[in-house]
Amino acid sequence: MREPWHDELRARGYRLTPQRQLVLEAVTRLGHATPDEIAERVRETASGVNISTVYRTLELLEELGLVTHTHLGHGAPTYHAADDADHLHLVCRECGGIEEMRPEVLDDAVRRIAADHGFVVDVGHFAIFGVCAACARR
Amino acid sequence: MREPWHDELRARGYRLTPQRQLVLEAVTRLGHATPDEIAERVRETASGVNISTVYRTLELLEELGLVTHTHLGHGAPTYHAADDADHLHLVCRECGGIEEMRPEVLDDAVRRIAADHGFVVDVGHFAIFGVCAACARR
DNA sequence: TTGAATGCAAAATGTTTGCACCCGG
DNA sequence: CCGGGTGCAAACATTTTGCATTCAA
Repeated sequence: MREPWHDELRARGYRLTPQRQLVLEAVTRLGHATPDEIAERVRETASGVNISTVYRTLELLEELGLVTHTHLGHGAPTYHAADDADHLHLVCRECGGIEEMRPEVLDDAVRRIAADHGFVVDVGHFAIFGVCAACARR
Repeated sequence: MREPWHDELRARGYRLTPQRQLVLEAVTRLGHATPDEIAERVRETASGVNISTVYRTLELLEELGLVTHTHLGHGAPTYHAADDADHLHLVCRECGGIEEMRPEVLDDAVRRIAADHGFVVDVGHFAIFGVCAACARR
């Protein structure tokens, strides 16, 4: 079970704990998961893990670049493994559903925003709101 | 002070109250305002107005199409007058600053998303995360 | 007059923090 | 052993809800 991020952790003076391994595993397996959902999943294996530990761990994993989060509308943010993050989210305002999409559609817009405003867009942190095909039909 | 939305309100069986007028005025004047900021502004004129009334009123005004809201990152959502909504938000993750931008840059992407996914993008509800020019220089 | 709207307080939700104890290195 | 990490409880922030009272029509 020796993985590269274990060394990265220690190199920064952090410790490797079961909680941290479980949270990362949960984020990876679940995709689009809220802190609460992640906690629930972790507790299937280790029932005592506290929600505040999940929050603290997610913050740490994000600092290490292992996970990212996105605000997909109203409620809690959702977390991804970083290597799964390269996609856009289409959030339907009618049904709340989420579709994923390849980010290339925005390449041109991103380039122009950089040129016009000097603003460097982070496509991974992206939520696009609107109405999905199914709801639009109604 | 007879405005078109007054009749629209009554036509739907709602009532015109000072609170509703004040909240709409506050949203229009402030732009990018959270419910809390809107409440504070309203209270400059009418000190007794409760925060829950502000929430309920914002929901109503949104239903009427008079205001829209956007999630600009972590905290509370921000509200706009609908006729002021046609712009994008560039949200800097470093300094938290918000720039506005004309939405045409995305026209092409919006067209392609509709074509490929049948998803109708609502450009007004848009927040683009990244790093602003000033922070990128550091 | 009458029911929609408000104010208030309490609950629900999501997140953060202080602190004593625990355990990875 | 030592200091970082965890669990727990309490504080916070934001939003929603139940209910008695008020007021627009």
